[in-house]
Amino acid sequence: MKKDYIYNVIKNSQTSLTAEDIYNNVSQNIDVNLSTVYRTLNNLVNKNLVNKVVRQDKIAYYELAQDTHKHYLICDKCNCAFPTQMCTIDKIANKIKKETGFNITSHTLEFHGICQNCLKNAK
Amino acid sequence: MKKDYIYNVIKNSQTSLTAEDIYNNVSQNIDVNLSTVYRTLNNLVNKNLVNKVVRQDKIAYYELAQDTHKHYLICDKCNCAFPTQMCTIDKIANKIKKETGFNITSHTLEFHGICQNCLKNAK
DNA sequence: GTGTACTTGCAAATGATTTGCGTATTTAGG
DNA sequence: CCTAAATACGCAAATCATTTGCAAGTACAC
Repeated sequence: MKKDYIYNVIKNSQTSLTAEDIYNNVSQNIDVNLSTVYRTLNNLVNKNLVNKVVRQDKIAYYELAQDTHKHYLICDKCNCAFPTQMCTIDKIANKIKKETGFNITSHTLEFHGICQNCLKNAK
Repeated sequence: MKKDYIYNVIKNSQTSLTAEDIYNNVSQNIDVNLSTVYRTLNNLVNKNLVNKVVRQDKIAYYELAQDTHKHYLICDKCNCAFPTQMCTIDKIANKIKKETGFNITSHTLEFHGICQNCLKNAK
């Protein structure tokens, strides 16, 4: 099934991918329709095999759910994204939980700025 | 100008608003077109008078730029949003800056879960 | 084998947001 | 006050990522 191809692309990727990234990648090997990619992606997300995160650019990015919890440094110039694992949000989340009673189950964190490459090139 | 009406709605709001929220609110008093709202909103964002944040629901939310730095607790059931000012991200950001050289200029943080009301009603 | 349940492709629909374009309205300079 | 250049608007059509309806294809159960 095409589902497996799609899942593998995500599994073998170092970064999070857009539906289009995945479509392009899978298309190199097999015929597949974009809507199939979207449908499959939604299935995988529902089964908690894949995480979906909507970024400020309004595009959804997908990555393996069992990956170590990651957040991205997104360059506003070249739009590249570096993952970082520094995340002390859980502490904050716990504090908020206790103080407000809001039952936090997940969070998204996105850093924006300019990456080293773009900083260099700007000179 | 309608710009002022739009700006005031944002200014007088306790929470961040969508373009549609703003449109509905302004429409109660004066005639205005949705595209005018969007255009004005973009102007205000460019002038740094208003901040725009795209949430996981893929909708842009707007709030006064000079507001104290806020993040929202978003209920996945009723979609309500409570602001919280607990934010120690700047420390993390500085650490990342030093260790990676990525020049972070801003960040977005969004907590998801179930609010107290929905927790109650679920019982 | 026959049915029932997924899986797919294709084309059309969505929904938030943007844009082109022609018309008002504001603002600056004389 | 008066005209020109700059903005602000309204309206309709366009975008673009994503979803959906529908009909055909494929898989697996009994």
